[in-house]
Amino acid sequence: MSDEADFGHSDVDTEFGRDLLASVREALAHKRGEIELPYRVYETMPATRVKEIRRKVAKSPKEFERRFHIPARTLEGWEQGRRAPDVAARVLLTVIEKDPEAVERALS
Amino acid sequence: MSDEADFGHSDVDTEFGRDLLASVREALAHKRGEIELPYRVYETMPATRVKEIRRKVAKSPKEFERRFHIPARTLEGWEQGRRAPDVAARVLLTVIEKDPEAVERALS
DNA sequence: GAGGCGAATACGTCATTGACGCATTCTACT
DNA sequence: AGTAGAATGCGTCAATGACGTATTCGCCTC
Repeated sequence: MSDEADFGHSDVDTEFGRDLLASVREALAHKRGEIELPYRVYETMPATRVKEIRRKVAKSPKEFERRFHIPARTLEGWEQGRRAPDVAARVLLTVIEKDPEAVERALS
Repeated sequence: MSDEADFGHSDVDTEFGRDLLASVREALAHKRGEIELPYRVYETMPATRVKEIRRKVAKSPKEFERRFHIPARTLEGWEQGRRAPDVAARVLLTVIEKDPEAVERALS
């Protein structure tokens, strides 16, 4: 493999880098039999994905906060790639995307 | 009020202490008009509540992990009061309690 | 009853995140 | 143009997420 991607120097500390590392860890864990993966939300979620989901259900972070109780500032951190949502947040975002009404109903 | 509870010394750093502080902060914020609370999940969630919810939908933390993708170790931290679930986690737990199937559906 | 096995509980640890303050920019709307 | 509300960006720090490891707790089977 001589035509592999050029990773530059400290690219591990980038979104792509984290995704890559996460994938490797996951693959190794799986190989070790530590994980019985049926399907999981353990991958990291890119900032673009977060914004995509938010836009799907709310015009602005503020509106999103009103509907789903997630602080707008926190959401913004995710959307801007400053922070990466943790597992619980990723699961919640997934649920919100696929069935926003169910979430609102639970919070009403 | 001479018969108030005996708080001991550093009780602020206890579950009760945190609940209390959270309530006070919330009350002040509300008074200041910073919050338009329709209903929120901003309160902290007691360990007992987490365990209650988990039991409602899963026999064990492990099973809960399989169904909802929340690491059993993390859940245990919440159930044992070592850690307090953050807002996103609290919202998710709330949704799981009221409509576990919707969550599973979204994760399938 | 002894031994074994998966799960639960408990404790220590550390990189990361959650959430805030503050400053700046970008929208509408009047 | 001027103002108000929202979004973006950046720095900060207490607190969490998640793991390793050790101990205890059923539950089953020999």
